[in-house]
Amino acid sequence: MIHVSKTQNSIPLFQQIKSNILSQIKSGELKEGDRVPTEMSLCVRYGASRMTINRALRELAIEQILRRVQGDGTYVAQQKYQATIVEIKSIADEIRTRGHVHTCEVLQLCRKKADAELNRLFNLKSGSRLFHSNLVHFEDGVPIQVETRWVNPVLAPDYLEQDFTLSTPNEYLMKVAPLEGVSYRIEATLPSLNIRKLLKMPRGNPCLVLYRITRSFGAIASSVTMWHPGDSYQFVGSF
Amino acid sequence: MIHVSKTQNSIPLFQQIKSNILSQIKSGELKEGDRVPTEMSLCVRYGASRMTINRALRELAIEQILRRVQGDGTYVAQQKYQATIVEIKSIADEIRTRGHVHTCEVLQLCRKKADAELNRLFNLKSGSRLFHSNLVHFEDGVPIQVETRWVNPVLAPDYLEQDFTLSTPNEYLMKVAPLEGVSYRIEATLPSLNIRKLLKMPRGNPCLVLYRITRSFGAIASSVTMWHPGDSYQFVGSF
DNA sequence: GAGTGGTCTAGACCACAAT
DNA sequence: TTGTGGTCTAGACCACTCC
Repeated sequence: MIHVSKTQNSIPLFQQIKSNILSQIKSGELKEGDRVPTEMSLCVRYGASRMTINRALRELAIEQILRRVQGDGTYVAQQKYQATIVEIKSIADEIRTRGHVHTCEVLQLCRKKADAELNRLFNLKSGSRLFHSNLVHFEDGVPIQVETRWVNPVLAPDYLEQDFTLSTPNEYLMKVAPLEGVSYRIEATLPSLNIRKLLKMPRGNPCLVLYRITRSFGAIASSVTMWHPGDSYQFVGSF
Repeated sequence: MIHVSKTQNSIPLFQQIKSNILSQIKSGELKEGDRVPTEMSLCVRYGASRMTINRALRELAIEQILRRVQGDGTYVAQQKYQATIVEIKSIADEIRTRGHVHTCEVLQLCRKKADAELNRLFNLKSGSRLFHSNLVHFEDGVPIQVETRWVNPVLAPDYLEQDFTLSTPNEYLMKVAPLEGVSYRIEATLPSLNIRKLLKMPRGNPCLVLYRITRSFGAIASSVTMWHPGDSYQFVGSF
C-alpha cells in the first residue's frame, strides 16, 4: 500500500491522492491514453474508501487530466494545449488598480434604429430600436478606450437613465442582466478618422480592437466594440 | 420539503439541487452576498444526505457561484466579470480544423548568443547561447504567422534536430517540457519591413502580435513572438 | 455476467468562526 | 459552546461497457 500520511491532518487524503496521480503522469509512469487503476484497486493501494478515491479521480477528470468512461475505465487524457485567459475587468477598476485616475466622457446615449446586421444579431424586427452608447475612457486624462455599444432594451430598460461617468456600462449591465455567455474577437485594425481623433493617435498607428457579444436570459444582451491605441494598450495575463 | 424527483433517476440529485440554487440566484430570490441555508437545513429541505448537499454546494463554490467559509457559512459570491479565453492550439491543428492545408517554412534554426534582455529573462550568464528558430506558417499557401522563438537548451536539448515542417515547435515543446505556467501579451503593432514581407502584407497594415513566455521545471522554457496579418487573423472564442 | 464508474446514504470526527 | 463547513468511511444500488 502506498503511504500517504493519514494521521497528519494538514493535507486531505483525496488531495494527496490527486497529487500522487499527477506526479505519476509528470514522471511518465502514466502516459497519455494509459489506463488508470480502477477505483477499487486504488482503494486498496491507498487504504481509502471508494468515495475518497472517487472524489480524487472525479476532480482530475473535471480538470481534464483524466477521462472517465462509465462501464469501461479511467484514462490519462490527451495533453491539452495552453489556454490563454484574457480577463476583462471593468476598465475603471483596471485603471484604478494601476493607481491611476479613471474618467469617462459620454459622447452619445440614445435610442437608435438598428441596421440590418444588428437586427439579425439581436433577432429583432426590422426598424426596431436599440439603446446605443458611445463613450471614451481616460486614464489620467489620456484617452485609452473608445467603446461603442448596442444594448437590448428589453434586458436593460433603464440603460438611458444611467450616469456612465460614475459607473461603466459594463458594470451596470452585469448587475441587471446576469451573464450567460460571451463571444469575442480580438483584432488589429487601423482606426477610422473619428476613432483616431478620439484616441488622439498619430496617423498610421493601429488599434487593438475587442469586439464582444454578451448573452443573458437566452437573448443577446449587448454588442460592444472597444478600440484601444495599439502603441499603449495590450491584453496581458498569465496562469 | 422541496420536491426534486428522486425516483426518476435520469438527473442526479446533486445536479438538481445545483440547478435549483442557481435558479434561485437568477430569479433574485438569493442575491449577492446573501447567506445560503446551511447544509443541514438543505438536507431537510431536499430530503438528501449531507454528502449530496455538500457536493452540490462544493461544486457551485468551485464554479465561483458561491463562497464557502468554514465555521461560518455559505454565501452567494459577487458577480464575476467575464473572463475571455483565448485558446491557443497548435496553429497547424487550427488550420486543419478549418479544412485547410498547413505548411511551414523554416527560416532559421540554430544556436545563438542571447542579448542582455534574453539573458535576464532566461536567467543566464551573459554570453550564453540559446536555441533560436524563425518560422513562417502558411494556410493554403498564404502566410498567416511568423513565429520567432528562443528556447532554453537545457529543457529541450534536441530542439535543433527537429523537423518543424512535420510538427510545430509548440507541439514539440509541449511533449518534452510539461507546461507549468504561461504569461502572454497581445498587442497591435506595425510590422518591421522584414515581417511585412514575410507575411506579404501591404504597407501600413498592422499586425496582431502574441508574445508568450512558457515555464517548465521551474525555469523559463521558451519565449516566442507570433506575428499575424491584422486584416486576416483574429483571436476568437466564447464561453 | 463481470467489472467499471455514477450516485447516494447515515453516521462520524475534525477545524474553524461566531458568540 | 454551538454551529458551520471539510473530510472520510462502509456499504449500497444503479447504468453502462465489454466479453
